[in-house]
Amino acid sequence: MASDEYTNFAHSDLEQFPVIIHLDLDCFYAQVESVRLGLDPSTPLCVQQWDGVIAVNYAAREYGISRHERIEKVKEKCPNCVLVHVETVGFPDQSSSRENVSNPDLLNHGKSETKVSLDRYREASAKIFQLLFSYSELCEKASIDEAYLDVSEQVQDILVATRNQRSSIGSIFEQLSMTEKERAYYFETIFQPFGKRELPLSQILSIGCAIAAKIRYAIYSQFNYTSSAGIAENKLLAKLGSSLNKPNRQTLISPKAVPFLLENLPLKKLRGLGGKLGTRIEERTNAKTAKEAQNVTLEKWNEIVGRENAEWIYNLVRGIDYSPVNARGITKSILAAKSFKAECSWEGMEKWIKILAYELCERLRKDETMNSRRPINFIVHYSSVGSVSSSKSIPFPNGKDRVSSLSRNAMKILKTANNFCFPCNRLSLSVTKFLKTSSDLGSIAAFLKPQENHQKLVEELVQESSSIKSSETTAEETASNLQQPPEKCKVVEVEQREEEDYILAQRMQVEEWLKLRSEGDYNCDDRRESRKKKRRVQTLDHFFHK
DNA sequence: ACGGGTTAGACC
DNA sequence: TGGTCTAAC
Repeated sequence: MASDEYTNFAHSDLEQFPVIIHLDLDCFYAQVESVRLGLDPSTPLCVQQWDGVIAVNYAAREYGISRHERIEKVKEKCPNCVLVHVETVGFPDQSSSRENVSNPDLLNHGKSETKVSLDRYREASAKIFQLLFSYSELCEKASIDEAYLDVSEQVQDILVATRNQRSSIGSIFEQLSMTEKERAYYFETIFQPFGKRELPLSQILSIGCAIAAKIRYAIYSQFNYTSSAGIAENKLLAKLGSSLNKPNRQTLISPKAVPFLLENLPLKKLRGLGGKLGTRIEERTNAKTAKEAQNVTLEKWNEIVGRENAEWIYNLVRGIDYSPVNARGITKSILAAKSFKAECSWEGMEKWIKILAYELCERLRKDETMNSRRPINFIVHYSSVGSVSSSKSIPFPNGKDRVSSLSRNAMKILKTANNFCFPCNRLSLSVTKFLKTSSDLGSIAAFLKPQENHQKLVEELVQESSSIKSSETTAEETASNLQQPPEKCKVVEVEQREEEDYILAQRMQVEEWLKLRSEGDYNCDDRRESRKKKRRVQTLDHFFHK
């Protein structure tokens, strides 16, 4: 049915076909440490947090080491593995660490007196995102090491500029003024075959691949970090693609390959279905893979997940995803948390509150120089062993000494809370809701200047306590060359199969996309607006009831 | 292996 | 609005 229609539609609308890149840094924390210490990527390295590891580089994975492994096990499996503990802040307690003097890690990283700080990775991340924004303002920070980029505009420009050369790959390279090395990244792309009808589409996505290659090469040459990317027509498929050929490779997901991709894809791999919802769906439908879940009717989805989510899921299991890339670069909240076995004294609570307040204030200070904003909401979250979890918020206190001001207020909240009880399990201080302070001038330079000495800051900020400090490992400068030789493009076999359902749905997606574009600020951040739009986009009854 | 620190968003 | 809950990395 759709053959001619689809062809026509392809030629008239392809120039505005969405091109989304999902970019994912490979084992990010491990890479940050490896590069910082000037190690070769072939050196096995794990990032340690207390007794476990939270990141494992690819060299260490060869030894069968995985995340969440005990340190003991890691040493067993790979005695030479470099273990780098995450930074910590707190009051090192001399008496309890005496016995561990032989082990500097334990001395500096006592779980009972310090908390983890992920600042080093946040800063590395911030620099990468700065770079990403220069490639597309439509860049969404999905996590500390993941981003979605909507490069549709750029792709369209290239397409128009190279039209008289029939958008050959050579002309695309030229238009993007790609160097040899950038081209090498492009040629490493893992493609899936296209159907004939999809040829124009393949060009579109290929241009996205060229841009992804440029970006990944830039990240590598500037920071020595390798990354993986997925290039596709929507966020869902792009995300799937980036994980397909890790590390250090990019994967193009062609529409034709989607049925194949979904065939054996565990339902829970789909974004949003990794938790309880996914489990519930498995129970109610017996579907284990995305493909199997395609047999579930819209009515049945209605029953299982409700009216609002039914269409979303119906689309999701078909690889269809209307969600726009939100231009969102900076965080909306900042949180410092610590969990412990069982803290039973007010003295203990005060100690942790001071540590958390200190860390939070440090981060707020940086945030303010970088983003010209101040928080106006302050939240204290506490939970006790009997799973009593609660939080209280107040307007952000504006004291002269921010650390003690936050500490005092947090203490007051705990003492006056009617549901707070010992022993306490977990404590967090956070801020949300920011107000702009001034214009943005000089913010980036301020952020990039070298960190001041933690120890000094501590003495200035917290006089009453002698020894909050941050552990440090020496950093050395190295520029090791981890570029790997290009491989041949792999080709994935795809069965010939009926695609009408998919193509039709895809067409709907593009039409919705074009509509959103013509309405202007489709990526606006206003919640109510975007929710309204989302609903409109997802109301496709006339199509799905057919 | 559900562990520890973060973020975001939905819901009432 | 505030607070709780879920999900993701």
